[in-house]
Order: sequence, then structure tokens, then C-alpha cells
Amino acid sequence: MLQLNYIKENKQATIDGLKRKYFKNAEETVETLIGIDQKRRETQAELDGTLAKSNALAKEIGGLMKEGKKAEAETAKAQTAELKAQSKVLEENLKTLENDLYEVLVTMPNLPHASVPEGRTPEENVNIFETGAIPNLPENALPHWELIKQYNIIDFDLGNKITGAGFPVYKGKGARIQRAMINFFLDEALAAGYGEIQPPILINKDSGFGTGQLPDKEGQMYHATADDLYLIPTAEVPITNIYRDSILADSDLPVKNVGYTPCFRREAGSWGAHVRGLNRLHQFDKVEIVQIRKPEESYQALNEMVEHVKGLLNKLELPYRILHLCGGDMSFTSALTFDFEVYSAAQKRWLECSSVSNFEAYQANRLKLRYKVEGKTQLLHTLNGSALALPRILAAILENNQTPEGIRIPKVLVPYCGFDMIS
RNA sequence: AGAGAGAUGGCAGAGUGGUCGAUUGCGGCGGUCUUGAAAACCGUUGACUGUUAAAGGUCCGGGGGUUCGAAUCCCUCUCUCUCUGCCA
Repeated sequence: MLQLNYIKENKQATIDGLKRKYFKNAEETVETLIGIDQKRRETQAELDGTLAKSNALAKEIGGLMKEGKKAEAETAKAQTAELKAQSKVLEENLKTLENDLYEVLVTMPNLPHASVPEGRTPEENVNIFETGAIPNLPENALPHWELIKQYNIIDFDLGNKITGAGFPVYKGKGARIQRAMINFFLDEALAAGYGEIQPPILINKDSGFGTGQLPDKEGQMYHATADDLYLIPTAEVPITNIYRDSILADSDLPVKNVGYTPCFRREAGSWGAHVRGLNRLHQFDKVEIVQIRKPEESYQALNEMVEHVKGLLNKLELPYRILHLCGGDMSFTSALTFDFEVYSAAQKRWLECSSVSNFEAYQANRLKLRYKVEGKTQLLHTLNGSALALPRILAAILENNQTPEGIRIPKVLVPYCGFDMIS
């Protein structure tokens, strides 16, 4: 959530930022917001005055009762009725105004960082880095959905039987390479100074709100209605919400956490022609890194996280590129996002395998995640990134490393797998 | 799942209708003392809102109610603990 004070003090910058995110009716929204706030403050002031009178009167009555001046107390009591009626009305007005304010505020996305490229669609994202040789596969190279059948390592039909589409069953070396990647990613994060977390994978409404999934993306999460809990779409939600409603001490900072979890996404309405095999799933595994930083350090932390993800892909010897997302393609809550895409050589497609973002104070404001600086509380900045999401990495490994003898396992994973070929 | 107890400031823990935003202890911060530290002593120490600064207002798990006045009484929801049951 944006900070009301910021909006008021930086009206034009807010409008410009909203426009860069292709938010409709930026001016009207900001004007409406400021209008409601003005009204709200007036009402609040009026209510405060009425309450102050009531409080004073109540104390007076207390004093009179103690002194045994019953008659005078009764007179004073009579005066309170009108104040009470007044404050009741004011309270209701205030509630309505606060609600209106909230309704507008939650529809407003985070503002993009100054460096965010202009643009509306994924095509306008800026390719800022590309590395690794694109493998030259023979004509008869197979896409990963054929390879997994050939080597019998992932079974979609079985998943379909047990659960439904998008819930694959990993078998044999397929299951083992998954476990190997998880351990590799976690070890790399530990070496980079992240603390390991194993969070719950069901979250409540407050947590969903804190990181911005609710109320906006309610339909994208699986909802366990009997207990009103949601399956996490990413470990970002529980790991960031650890710090909801807290004021961190200097000694707690910076917070650097990593966690492996399965992730669940309904992906309602996003199934199209090129969604095959591992390209898009309802359940997948991901290792996520989360940082909580002082505002002045957060962009340095973002770079650090980008470098970390680069390191992983380099070690896996996969070709990849980094996109600086344009304003229109960034998520609702993000101020700056870098997407990592790995090249899957048989499909001849770039597949997103990581998204690294700085949310600045947007999530922190919802989370009430603060720290103290010179006695004053201030919002912190939250960041997160996938490091990495497994299925598309696996797809790229399978496709890029296919040989007549089988699939070659990247060297760095061999000790984790216990084998160097899938054949 | 059944029975009982409980939820108060960073933690522990008082407070059952009236100057209680809350006694006290620990912790934290500042100071005195000390070469330095510890101990001791003195002071200070919740959040949100509001104002140029004040004043003022709100918050004792959440929501609602009674009352001139609620941490304290009533209703309701949630959660925690203990015992019994069940169970990886």
C-alpha cells in the first residue's frame, strides 16, 4: 500500500508513477484520495473534540460522586447525552470515510522506480544481459515433454489420475534431480549468508494481505474454505509475514532468509497453446530468497540478489538473459523487477525461471514492518527473488543437455544427484 | 474431540467500574562512579493519530454491548495453556 503522506507531498510524482504502470484514471484517483482524506481529517478533529468534552465531563462526574454531590452529578450526566449522540454520528461518518479511503488506496499499485523502462507489454521489457551459448541441437532433438516419457522420470498422466492437470508425479531420477536442485539452491543461499526457514505452506488472510496477494489475487490461490486458509503461491508470503507487525532493532538487520517450499497456483485463465509439460504447473517447487533492508540499502541488496541468481545459472551452465521489466508488465506490488529467463533449446523459447523484485515500502506499509531511526519508527523495504524455480530449469537441462546417450547432468549437480546421466 | 484455565507494554507479571496508557521486576537507553568494564545509584523507556510545536484523540487478543465513565461487567469470535481422548 502506498503511504498517504507520500502521495500528499508528491502528488505529481504519484500521478506520473501510476501512469507509467498504466493505472487508469491516475489524476482522478489521486484527487479523490486527497479529497476523502481532507474530509476524514476534519471529521476526526471534530470527533476528537467531542470525545475530549465527554472525557472531561466523565471525570468531573467521577469527582462529584466521590465528594457525594449527587445532585450536581446528575446535572452533569444530563449534559453527556447530546455529546454522545454527536460522537456516534461522527464516528459513523469517520468509519465510512476511512473505508472509502482504504478502498481507493488498495487499488493503487506500487510506483515504479525511476530506472524502470517505459512500456506496457512484455515485448517492451528491456533485455539487459544475456550469456551462455545457445546449444546447437540436432534436427531430431526432443522437447522435454517427450524426453520425460522416454526416460520415464515424470508422469503427467499419473498426476492427472491422482489430482488433475498440472500436478506431475516425479519418479526415479526425476525425483532425485528435484531433490538435488533444492539442496544445491539452499546450500548456495546459505553460503551467501541467508538463514534457512521452513515455513507453513498454508497462510491466513492477514498474511495474504500483508504481501499483497489479497484482496487483489484471491482467485489465483487455492483456498481451503473449511479453515479459511490459502495454499501459498510462493514462499515469499510466509517468509515475509514472519515480520508482520514488528519493529525491528538495528541488530536484526539486514534480514536475509531463504526457504524451499512447494508453490500452488490456480493459473485461472492462463492456459494456452504453448503451455505444455513443465512450462506451467499448478504445483511446483521453488527456493526463494527474501531480504528486509533499510531504505537506503535496498537497491544495493537488489543487485546482490541479482548477482546471486546469476551465479546459480552460471553454475548450472545454462544460457539465460535478464529482463528489466517495463512499468506495464511489473507486478502490482513491485517498484523494480528483474526477470531471469532460461533458454530451452528444443522448444526454442525463453522461460522465466526467476523474478527478483524490490517492493520498497509497499509491502512494509501493509505489514507494519518498521525499524527505529533516531527514536522515530520508519518503514523498511522488502525484497524477494526466486533462487530458483525448479520446473523450467529442469526443462532447460533436459532439452539443452540431451545427447544420444542420455541427458547429461550439470557438473555442479552431480554430487547432489549421485549420477551424471539420465539414460 | 471433551472438560477446565487464560489472553495486559520487548519479556515476566499486578490491576474486578472513576485521573489507569496502566503498579512492579527484568531487559533497553542516558548519566554518576571507574583507567576501562562490572556492580551500585539516579534518570529515562509502548504504538498509532494529530499539530509549526503543543493540546487533544485511539489502542490492555478481535468484534459488539451496558454505563456519565470499562483493562475491569455482559455477549460473541479467535487463539494459547493444562488434563482426558485420538494420532504422524
